[in-house]
Amino acid sequence: MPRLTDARKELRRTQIAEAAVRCFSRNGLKRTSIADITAESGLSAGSIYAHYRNKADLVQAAARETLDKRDGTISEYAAADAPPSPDELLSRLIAAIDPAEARVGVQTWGESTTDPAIRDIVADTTDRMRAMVHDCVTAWLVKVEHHDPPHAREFATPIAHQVMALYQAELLYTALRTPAEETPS
Amino acid sequence: MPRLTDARKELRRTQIAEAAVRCFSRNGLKRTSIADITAESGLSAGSIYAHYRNKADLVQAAARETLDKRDGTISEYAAADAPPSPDELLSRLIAAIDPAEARVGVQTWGESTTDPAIRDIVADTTDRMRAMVHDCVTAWLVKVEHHDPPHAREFATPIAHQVMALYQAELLYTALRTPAEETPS
DNA sequence: GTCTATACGAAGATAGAC
DNA sequence: GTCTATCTTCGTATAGAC
Repeated sequence: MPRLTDARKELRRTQIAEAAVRCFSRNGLKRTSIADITAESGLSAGSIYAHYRNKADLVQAAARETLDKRDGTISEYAAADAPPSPDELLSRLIAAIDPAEARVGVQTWGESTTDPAIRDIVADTTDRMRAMVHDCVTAWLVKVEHHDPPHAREFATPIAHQVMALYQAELLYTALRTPAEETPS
Repeated sequence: MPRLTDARKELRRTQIAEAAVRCFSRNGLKRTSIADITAESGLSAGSIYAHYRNKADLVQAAARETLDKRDGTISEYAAADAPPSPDELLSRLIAAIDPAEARVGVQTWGESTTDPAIRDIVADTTDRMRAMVHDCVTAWLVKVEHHDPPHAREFATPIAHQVMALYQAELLYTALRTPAEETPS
């Protein structure tokens, strides 16, 4: 197993994907051409197609990267001795929003309405994040509010739903509020 | 003033826009070609360009049509003797969601991140709808809960914000839940 | 105003050298 | 693996007849 080689390959892939995310953030999923990504990444078209089958494949990678980025922190909150309240959790989630990622995230929502592969990615990442929020709210109910665990899990469900909705709305408003930079055409 | 002629012109415009919305709902904003819209509308490319300057113009018309459709009913609620509670209002808004329009709406959000004209349309329609929700919640506070009007308007603001967020989240979930029909390619 | 036919440009993807 | 150069397809928009 050439593990080191695989690692280098993966590094290039993320390098390309990150350049793509920057382009998408400025110009959108469809208006971004391969030429834009070559300019942003410093690589060539041939090189990009050596790492991604086609543009759709690259868009999927960018979507995963953008949508997954939020996941790390929430699980830490749930494990804390004094988990944050739902209001506090929401505040922290909103504070962590990056405008560029918000734009790509909302673009991804739009794409998910017609592209099944993107749809699955959005559904998966949304479900995973909701589960984490649910865990965090449950932990707060148990550890701070002293509910008993079985009741807490049930009680947490509509609260997690609300937190997610308010977070996603804020994502949309951030994307609307902070326009992309002018295209340097 | 050829008022009748103008009315016919406007009729054709909406005929074209409605065909466009159906195409967008299936295939998305960018993957829909003018040829698709000619097929759906029964008109020709030349005819379409006689009514819309270009595709972007047509997309804007479709966005307005889709996003405005929700507006009519809410103002009636606010004027009622017993305005609906926020929960009831939200239920009615959600019940009125049409999956096809939800998809185009979410696509419009995505487009708004990079297209200033679409951004303005989304921002305007969102603000208008939020204002109507705010009026409705205020009316409920005054007429049903017997708050005094000045206090009610202020108290209604965060509630309206929540109703909007939950509604928009439901719009997104509807778009995710109901995939577009297969493209009959 | 509506049609058919087409010009023009753009972008995805590949070939082949290094 | 990476590059340059190019092929090919597709879609917007227009021209010109009716």
